[in-house]
Amino acid sequence: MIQRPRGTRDFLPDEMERRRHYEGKLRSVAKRFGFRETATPIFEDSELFIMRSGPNILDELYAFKDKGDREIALRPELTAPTIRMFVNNMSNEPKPIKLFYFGQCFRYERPQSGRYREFFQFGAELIGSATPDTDAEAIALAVSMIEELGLKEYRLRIGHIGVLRQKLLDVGIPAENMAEILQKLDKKAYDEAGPIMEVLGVSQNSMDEIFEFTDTIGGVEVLDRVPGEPGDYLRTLASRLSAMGIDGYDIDLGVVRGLDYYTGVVFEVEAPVLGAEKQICGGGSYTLSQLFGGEEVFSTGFAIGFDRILLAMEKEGIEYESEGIDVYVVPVSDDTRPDAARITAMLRKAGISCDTDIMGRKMGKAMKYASTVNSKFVAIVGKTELESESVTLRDMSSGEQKLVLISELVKEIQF
RNA sequence: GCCGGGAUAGGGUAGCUUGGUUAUCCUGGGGGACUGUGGAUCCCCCGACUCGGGUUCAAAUCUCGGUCCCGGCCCCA
Repeated sequence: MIQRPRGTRDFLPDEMERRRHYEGKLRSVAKRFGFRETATPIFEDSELFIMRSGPNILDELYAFKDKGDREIALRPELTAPTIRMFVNNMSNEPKPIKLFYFGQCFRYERPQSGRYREFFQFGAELIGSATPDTDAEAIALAVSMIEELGLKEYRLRIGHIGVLRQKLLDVGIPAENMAEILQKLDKKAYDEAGPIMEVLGVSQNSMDEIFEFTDTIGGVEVLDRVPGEPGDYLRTLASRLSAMGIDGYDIDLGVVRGLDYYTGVVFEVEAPVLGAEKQICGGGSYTLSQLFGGEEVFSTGFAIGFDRILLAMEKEGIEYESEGIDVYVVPVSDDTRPDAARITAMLRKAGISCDTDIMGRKMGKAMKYASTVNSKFVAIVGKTELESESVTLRDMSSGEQKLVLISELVKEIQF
C-alpha cells in the first residue's frame, strides 16, 4: 500500500466541503474590500525565494532540477511570486493594486501540530501605496476575514519595524548583524541579544533603551512614547483602524517578523488555542519589487495560514454542517427508472442538485440512502403518480409529502 | 536536526504487562427480512494486527531498524 508523503493530507468530501465553504467566505470578504484574485505557478525558479529570504531557506525548500536543468522550487509562500508577477506584468497598472490569492505552499520542515509540508495560504497584497491608510486597509481586511470565519479568540499585535531598525543603526549595529539581533529581540531573548550587542560596542545605556523599547506593549496609549515620524504614522494608523471599528489590538514594538525587506508597520495575529504553532496571520509593509528587477514600490501584505485558522475554529467548537443535495429521485419499481432518469436530468438542467439511484436498489434502501446523503427532498417516481404526470415530493426533514406535477417540480423545489 | 509518545478493518477501540484455538466490541459498507416510503430492529456478508529483520516450537504481544502520525524543541519566509 502506498502511503501519502509525510506532512501531507487527503481531504475527504466532508472536509473538502468545509474548506471550500470557508475559502469562499475569505474570497468574498477580499472582494468586498476591492481586492482581485490572482494565481501564480505552484513552482518557480528557486532563485526567486532565495532572493527574498536568503540562501538558508534552501534547506527548507522542496527544490529540484528539472529535465532542462533548471533550478526549480515548489513555492514556500506566495508574496514573492505575487510581487514577481507584479514586476513582470502589472507594473503599469493603476495604483493601488489590490490582489489576493489562495493556494498551497510547500516547506520541507518537521511536521507538527498546525504545520504541514503542504499547507494552504490565503493572502493579500496592496501594491504601490505607502500611507497609514494602506496599512490600515490591510489590517482591516485581515481582521474582517478572521471575524467572518467566526473565530472568537485571537490576538492582533501591531508593531513598526522601521523604528527599531533605525534605533539599532543609530547605536552602531552594522547592517550584517541586524537580522541576528532582530531575531533575538523578536523572542525577547535579551540575555542572548545583550552579549552580541556588547561585542559590537553598544553601550549598556543604549541597550537598555532598546530593550525597553521592544518591551513597549499595550493599548494605543503606549504610542505616546513613540517619538517622531513613526509615532505620528502609527497614531494615524490607529485612528484609521478606530474609524473602521477595529480596536482591541495590542501595540507591540517588539513585533519583528523575520525578514529584511519589511520596512514599516508589521503585524501578527495569533490564536492562543493552537499551542506551539499559534500564529495564524502575519504581514506588514515592505519593498520587494526592486529585488526582482523592478522599481522600488511600497507594498503592504499579509498571509493567513488557512489550515491553522481552520484548526483554531475547530478547537473553538465552530461546526460546519454539510449542505447535502436538494433532491434524491427514487424510482418505486424498475419500470419507472426511465422516468426517474428523465426527471433527474430535468432537475439538474434547472440547476438543482439532484441525484438518483444507480445501484438498482429497492425503494426502502433508496430512501435510506437519500437520508444519509442529507437530501432535502425525495421525489418518488411511481406508476400511480406518473398516470397524472406527477411525482410524490417528500420533505425529508418534516416528512410531509404531496403530489406535484412534473412540470411544476422545479418551481416547487426552488421555493 | 533533536527529545518524548504512538500505529490493530473506512472511522473508533479490546487484546500487549505475563507470547499459545477462528483477534474483541461499536460504527461503517453490501445484501436480505420489508412485493410503494428514510434516520428503528433482526439476520447474513465484507473488512485490520504499519513495513522489514531478529528471538521462539509459536509473535498483534518480546527485540532491532525503516516509514508514518501525535506533542514539544530548533526553525518559521
